[in-house]
Amino acid sequence: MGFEYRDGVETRELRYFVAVAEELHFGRAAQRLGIAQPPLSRAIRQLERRLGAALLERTSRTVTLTDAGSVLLREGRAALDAVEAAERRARRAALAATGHAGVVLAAKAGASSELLAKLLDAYAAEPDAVTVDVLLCGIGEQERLLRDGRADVALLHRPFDTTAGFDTEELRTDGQVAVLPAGHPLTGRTHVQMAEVTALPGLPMPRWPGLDGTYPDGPGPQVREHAQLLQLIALGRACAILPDSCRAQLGGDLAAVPVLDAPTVTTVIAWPPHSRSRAVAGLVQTATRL
Amino acid sequence: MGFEYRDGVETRELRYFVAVAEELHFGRAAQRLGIAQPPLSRAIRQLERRLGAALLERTSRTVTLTDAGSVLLREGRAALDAVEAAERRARRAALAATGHAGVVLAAKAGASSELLAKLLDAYAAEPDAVTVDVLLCGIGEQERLLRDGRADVALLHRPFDTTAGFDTEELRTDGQVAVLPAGHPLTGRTHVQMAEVTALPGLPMPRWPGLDGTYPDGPGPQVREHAQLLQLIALGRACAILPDSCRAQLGGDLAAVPVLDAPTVTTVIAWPPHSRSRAVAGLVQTATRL
DNA sequence: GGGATCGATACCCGTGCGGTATCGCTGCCC
DNA sequence: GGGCAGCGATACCGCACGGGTATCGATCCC
Repeated sequence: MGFEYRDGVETRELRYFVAVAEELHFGRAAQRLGIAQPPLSRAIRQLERRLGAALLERTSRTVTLTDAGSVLLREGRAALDAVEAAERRARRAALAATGHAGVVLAAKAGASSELLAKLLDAYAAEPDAVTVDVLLCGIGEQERLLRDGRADVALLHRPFDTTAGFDTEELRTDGQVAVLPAGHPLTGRTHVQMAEVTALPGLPMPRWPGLDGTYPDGPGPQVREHAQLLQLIALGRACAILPDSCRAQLGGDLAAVPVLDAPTVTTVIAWPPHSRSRAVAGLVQTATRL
Repeated sequence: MGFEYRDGVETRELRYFVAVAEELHFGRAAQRLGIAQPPLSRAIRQLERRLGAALLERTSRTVTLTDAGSVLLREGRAALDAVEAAERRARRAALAATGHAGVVLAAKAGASSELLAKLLDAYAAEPDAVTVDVLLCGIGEQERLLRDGRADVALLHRPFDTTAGFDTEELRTDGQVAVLPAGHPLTGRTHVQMAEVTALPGLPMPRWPGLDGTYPDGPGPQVREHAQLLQLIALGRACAILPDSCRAQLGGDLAAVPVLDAPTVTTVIAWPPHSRSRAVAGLVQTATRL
């Protein structure tokens, strides 16, 4: 009795655990996984026995994570991403061998668009350039895309995006400007302070969705896209503080005023630390030479 | 016919593939895995079908990796390390909850010993210090230990160790010195150049084992440990270029002369990028204050 | 050309995953 | 407070799949 199973955890078990840990509900997790609830209960219990650690505290009404469970949730997600990345990158390497080479570059939709355009142009002019598929994504999604192999390289914006775990090169740093409806009183100023913008009556800062897709509480309108935000500002329903480089996208109905005490924004190009891809290396080199 | 299995790769399949890819021999790989050869062949074939990619080129006499196979070997190892790390860190988090907290610090055996001693002393004096288990390991092993969760934090030496994928803080930088037998002609000099040391007649530079445990070809003696190297130098069979801080360990039979054009060595403390451990944070903070 | 080596194939068996039915506990509501 | 609803655990079953043995077929070597 009391055996120690000495072979490792299977990804299936990790997927099951992550589902339960996210839902905190065996029934919903089972539904999400497309299996029935009893096998799920069994699998989790087996995982706990194998680890020799309680992962979930269950009463018959509620499920909560133990400390070990929280750790396994975080680390397990990373591990699953790594497995997915291995799978996807192997598939793409096979495609590349049959002639269809290419890189996937992830960038926030609506950000750094002229920098991105310049980069793509410059890289396309390189002698050994390959196809670059651009993957426009939401706020903060780039890291996930890099980690699970859906992208090979990404444009990130410090300090908003975290570059932890990636290799990076800085491309440019921008000050930030307040974007306001044309004709707003502040428009005449040569510069403003953060405090003047964040507390404008009737022009709240918008709320962006978190990584889980939900919005924080607060007064501002909920926005999901860059264009949507600009339209809201033009309508006089919001204002925002954005990197200086966004000026190129502002129409006549919007005005920008530099914010002196806003943190500067650094655009970096990032890639997974052990990337051996010649195409990624070329893209990075081109980017640093812009 | 021609089904697409849309659920992910299992770690068992990855372990099997890595074994075959490393051995390039189904029989030996099966033996290493403790299973028979036919199920292994089947598993690999199934993995290839699932990925839709050839991973191995087999004739009945030889097995070689395809491009996709090389990618999957590299990425698969990383993924397996991540899964192992998740497993180990969850186990240790469970232990921590039952009172036995602690951090594992990895350091090269024989390197930075006084820095390490100072760090351990200083950290032990902190109010919320926990037990620090020191894991002395071979050259370049620290990265693996951090990646698969056997260590929580490590001391690395740039540019010899790669810090890719970790968060780091620099602790100190040293020049390098040539370590020679006492009485050697160069001993009288106040400084030397790289070229003068690397080509000394009868005193070749030693060869260190690579990550796979094999030695590169060359004239120098094979060494595996720091102490072994110093003894060889004292015997007049080798010389070496080492960080300045090694002087503390040199006995009277060895002499050190600064090498002006050698790259400086930076000692850094490194930890996995998403570590949420209070103990690691404390250790890092203590280290940076030394 | 015969033997040795090695991967693939054929076939069988047992484990274990996933399913359905049901129990037992808990909180809730009239 | 008793009945009910919700949820996780347990019991049991069937089958798919992982692993084993035996054997084939190809290739290299002497």
